[in-house]
Amino acid sequence: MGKKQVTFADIAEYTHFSKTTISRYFNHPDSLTLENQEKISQALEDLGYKKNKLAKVLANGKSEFIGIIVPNLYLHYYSEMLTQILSSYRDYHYKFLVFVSEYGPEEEQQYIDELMAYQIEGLIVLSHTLSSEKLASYQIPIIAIEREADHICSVTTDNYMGALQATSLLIRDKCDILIHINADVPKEIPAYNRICAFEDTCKEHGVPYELHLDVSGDSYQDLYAQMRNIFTNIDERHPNKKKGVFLANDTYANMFLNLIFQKYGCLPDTYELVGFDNSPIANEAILPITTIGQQINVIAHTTMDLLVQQMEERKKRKPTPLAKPIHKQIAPVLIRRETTN
Amino acid sequence: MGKKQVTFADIAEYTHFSKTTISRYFNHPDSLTLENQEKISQALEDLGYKKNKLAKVLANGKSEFIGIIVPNLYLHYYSEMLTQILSSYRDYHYKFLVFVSEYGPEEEQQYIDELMAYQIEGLIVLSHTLSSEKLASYQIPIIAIEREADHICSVTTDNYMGALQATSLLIRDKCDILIHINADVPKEIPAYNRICAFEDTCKEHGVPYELHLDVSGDSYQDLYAQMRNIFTNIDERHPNKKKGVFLANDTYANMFLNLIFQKYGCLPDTYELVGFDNSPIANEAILPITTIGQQINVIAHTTMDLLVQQMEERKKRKPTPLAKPIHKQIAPVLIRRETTN
DNA sequence: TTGTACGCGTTATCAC
DNA sequence: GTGATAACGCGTACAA
Repeated sequence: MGKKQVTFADIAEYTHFSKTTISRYFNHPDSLTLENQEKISQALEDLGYKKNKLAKVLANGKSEFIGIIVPNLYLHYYSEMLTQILSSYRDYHYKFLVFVSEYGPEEEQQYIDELMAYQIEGLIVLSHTLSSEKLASYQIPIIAIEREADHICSVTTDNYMGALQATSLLIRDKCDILIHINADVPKEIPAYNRICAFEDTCKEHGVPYELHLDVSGDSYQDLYAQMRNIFTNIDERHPNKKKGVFLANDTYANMFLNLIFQKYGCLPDTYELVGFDNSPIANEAILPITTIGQQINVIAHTTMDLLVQQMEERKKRKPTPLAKPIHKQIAPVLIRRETTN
Repeated sequence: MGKKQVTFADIAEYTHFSKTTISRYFNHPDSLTLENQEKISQALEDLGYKKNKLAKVLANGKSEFIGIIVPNLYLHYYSEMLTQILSSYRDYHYKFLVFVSEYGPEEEQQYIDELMAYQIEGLIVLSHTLSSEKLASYQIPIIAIEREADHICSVTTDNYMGALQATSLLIRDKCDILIHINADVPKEIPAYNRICAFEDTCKEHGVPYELHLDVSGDSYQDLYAQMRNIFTNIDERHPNKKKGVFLANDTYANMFLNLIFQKYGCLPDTYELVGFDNSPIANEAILPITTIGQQINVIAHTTMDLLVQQMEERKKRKPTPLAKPIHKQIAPVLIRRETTN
């Protein structure tokens, strides 16, 4: 490996101080005279010293590593969340070891074990193949984002509130019938609340509504084909009614909008559309789509806040572990664009 | 920090072997009898041993860390590239420390210094604020992706070939006039070749062409407003000609297509459009857009190949450093969809 | 096949 | 203010 690294020992020899003093230069510089600080600083220059943080970690046990496991980066939601989390380096100086997990629980476990071997101080989980019970057993601070989290801390969009806003808007706009299009979301997933809120709100206002919870498929083409069926069905069955359609995400909403445009060449006033996520496609669609915007930056920030707090607590002499997992909900915001009103 | 970790020393005591033997159990298991392997394996279970890779790194100097610096993850190109690179963990078992650099050279330098302090064995750079000369000075294997790379290795899409394919297609389809829409790309950026190839090919075939290289702006709205001007201009000046439009990326192409649809309610046969990137928007547009697909997986794979090779070389007793940086070009593929033919 | 002794680069403890 | 010394957990000659 060429020549060895320059170490504290070299600096010590060069300056006629001890290794301890060199260490103190970095960690408690005030305990040295200015003159000696200057000498050491000079020596570092002269010898071309480079820090070795791994040695530091081994000695003091603080890796400053945080692990992240994300299911993919294909969805804008995940890539943006990752960006925001990584950006927190500027505030907290934790480093991130990132894994993309797409092949199920075994793979994910292997990743976590690897992360543990690198002495991560905390873990952020966006994937959902491992149960929160299993995750909790690792005994380090963990924050789950937008997933089942009975036994660990979590940060989640307030899905109920978001769907309520969307539904209320469609009702205010005097739609004759409300329609919600979604996948068959399992009840334990936070996003299930979008369905609940839609139904609750419709019932509460006595507005007729329909649920289409059969969207599924592995490719865009699959999804699009199904969406076409749903659209045709709706369009035929309610020809003259004003239809308020709340879609589970902006990708769905964009598909639906495209189908409308291809049939009518415009968005007729018998349709109102609301998506969810505020992903780029909502803006780039043929008409900018009204949507419920997840506050990804707030979620990321809250996550880091929670995590850092627990990691710091853990470094104290007498740590007080959390009695119960903390769960935070972040309110989304309605973004009105051109598919409503 | 609760109770200490279980170490080789503990296992050694428990099994009445020496630490060395425990170490060998992991690194050269064949040198132990099966019986003793079993004993140690049992002891690891009993005591709940967890690896500490940081200690291993300190001892043998191989961190198995690779640093990545990416400008953002907003663009699908970057997030997909990151995904592909991270996925290579399955093949090579290198771990990735990821930084997003958006605030210029000082920030980026700080990140690299931090990465060096964690003893990364290699670096992948997708950002372009630091010169390749500066990067080369760090004396570790570095691969640049799609950026200036005079003094370091690089992997790049064959932009010339891609633009040539796009242009040729439009010529084959008998467009009367060819139009290229792009930002004012600096010559040193690889993507500049797209402009060259477009011009060369048009000239070669004696086809009339126009260049619109004035797209710029900080927001989608800005860009869209400019694209509207360009569209109006083109649409008015060449009313009856068949216009073959090659756009610098799929986002531009989608904007242009939306503008056409909003005016005509369809894509008239006086227009053909080709984008670049094969990003999701090309598929999700009102009409699926013909585009030049960057082979992101191939680029990522080539990058890791190159990097791993150099990192391995560096671990040998007598490393032979590269005489000159290696530059690889990956051919893109034409993806024919519904905006041509 | 197994063990001894030391090194990796830094921090922590205690003494001066 | 400064220094010796012992950790931190693992790898590796070299010896046996």
